Amino acid sequence: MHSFTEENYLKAIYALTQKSEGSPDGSPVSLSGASSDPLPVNTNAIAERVATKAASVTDMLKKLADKQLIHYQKYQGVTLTETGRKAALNIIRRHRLWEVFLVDKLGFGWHEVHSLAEELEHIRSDELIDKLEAFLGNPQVDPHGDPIPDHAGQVRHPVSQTLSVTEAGQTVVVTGVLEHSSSFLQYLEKIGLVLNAEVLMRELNQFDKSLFIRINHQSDTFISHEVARNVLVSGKG
Amino acid sequence: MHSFTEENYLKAIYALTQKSEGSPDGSPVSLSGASSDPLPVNTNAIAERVATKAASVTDMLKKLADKQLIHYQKYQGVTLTETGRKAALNIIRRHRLWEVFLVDKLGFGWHEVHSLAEELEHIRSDELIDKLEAFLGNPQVDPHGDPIPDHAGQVRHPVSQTLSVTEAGQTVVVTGVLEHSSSFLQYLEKIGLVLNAEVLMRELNQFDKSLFIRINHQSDTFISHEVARNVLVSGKG
DNA sequence: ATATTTTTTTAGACTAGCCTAAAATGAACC
DNA sequence: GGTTCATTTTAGGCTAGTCTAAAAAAATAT
Repeated sequence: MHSFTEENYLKAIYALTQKSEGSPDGSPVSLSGASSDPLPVNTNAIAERVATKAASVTDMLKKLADKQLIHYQKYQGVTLTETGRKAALNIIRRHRLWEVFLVDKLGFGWHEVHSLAEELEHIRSDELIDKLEAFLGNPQVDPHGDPIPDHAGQVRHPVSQTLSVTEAGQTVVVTGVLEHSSSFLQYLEKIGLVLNAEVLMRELNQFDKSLFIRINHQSDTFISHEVARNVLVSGKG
Repeated sequence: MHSFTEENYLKAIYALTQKSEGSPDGSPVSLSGASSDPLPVNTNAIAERVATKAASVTDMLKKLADKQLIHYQKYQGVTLTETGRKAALNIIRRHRLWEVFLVDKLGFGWHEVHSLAEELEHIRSDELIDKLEAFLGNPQVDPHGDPIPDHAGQVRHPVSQTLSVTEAGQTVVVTGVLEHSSSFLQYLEKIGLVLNAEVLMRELNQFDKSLFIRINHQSDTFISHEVARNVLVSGKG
């Protein structure tokens, strides 16, 4: 099959493809994958994501194109073929299931699991992953609220919006985050803005768009617009 | 730290060192690691174990010697340094804990887990392994009865003997196996000669040393000497 | 429309780990 | 002690993936 390194490139290309979609203002979207042909991904963007140089990326792109995993024409960027997309989603499936394992079973914090899952995800055994999935109780999302693709590469993107576009008086539930950095996740945990937390939007400051919210009927908290636009929520119930 | 490949060499050298110890006839031994300087391991033996050529082994031995993981002098074979031995035991610790996970939690058979554990063992995170160990309930042995080294590289080799040297009338408990091939393990499982099974030695055939045993007070079974000398047991209670 | 800047690709070189073929060493036998 | 044989090491070369520097193409600005 594909090497460790090839898998990382596929994952990077997939992630960059996704990034170029979605609504810029945070309003409700169901990224159901039904979106038409994605924009081609740049060599430099891939280089940054896999922490290497553009020249190395070009080499790998040729290799992936030979293997029919990407559509590639010199200087024109790349998109995944259907085979490549399935492969990428399979890696993401493995990654997210391991994250659930690390958090739910081993007791890691949601900010600690990314890099471990990046290693675990490269163990290619469908039997292992299927058994792991069953053992975890067939979870639908990972600890950050990101959906877990199924066998066939189907992803159920839950409909959600960012906390920043919620209106005063509304009550919503945290369903995910857009930013995955460790420091951000640790901050959210500290203020209790974790997955499934209930948020009552009390006040929206017109000037800087900062928010005054009540979390789980208890703690009144100020959060910045920057934070709010990286937290995904959906209507209660 | 050490690469994936280096780890496999260390593991191979450790295993070959162990193999050259132990009693040849199957009588009780507590391989408590207290044995003096082990015999040096040959280049060819390592080559066979890591499925490569002797020339490649020589290359790697130089590298491991540079890193102070082995004692190496040209044409004289190698032994592990204390650092190397600790590293090897740490890999084995990871391997065996993952095996317990695969069997106890995911429901794999004891004959299926070796190769998956060979991949999982290379994820180097003490925190991961310690949490996994706790999650598994601090097991002392893996699904084949092999002891799990602790943090510090201590291995508690349980005192045991092979089933082939048990005397008629004795009742013993299966504590492990010496042969780990998938077909052997599947055979043992089929006849119920699994870990912790209670075995009453009924008759020992003088001619071919085959045995007639009763397993768990139920099934009377014939097994060959070849099988018996690969099953480890200890006195009941 | 041309010049400049940015992006991407090519060219050539490096490392880890592997290989084959040949040379060196050690062991075994007379 | 010398010859033969097996084992081990050296020498030189291969691939995957990386790098730097330079060339080529595309995008941008004038």
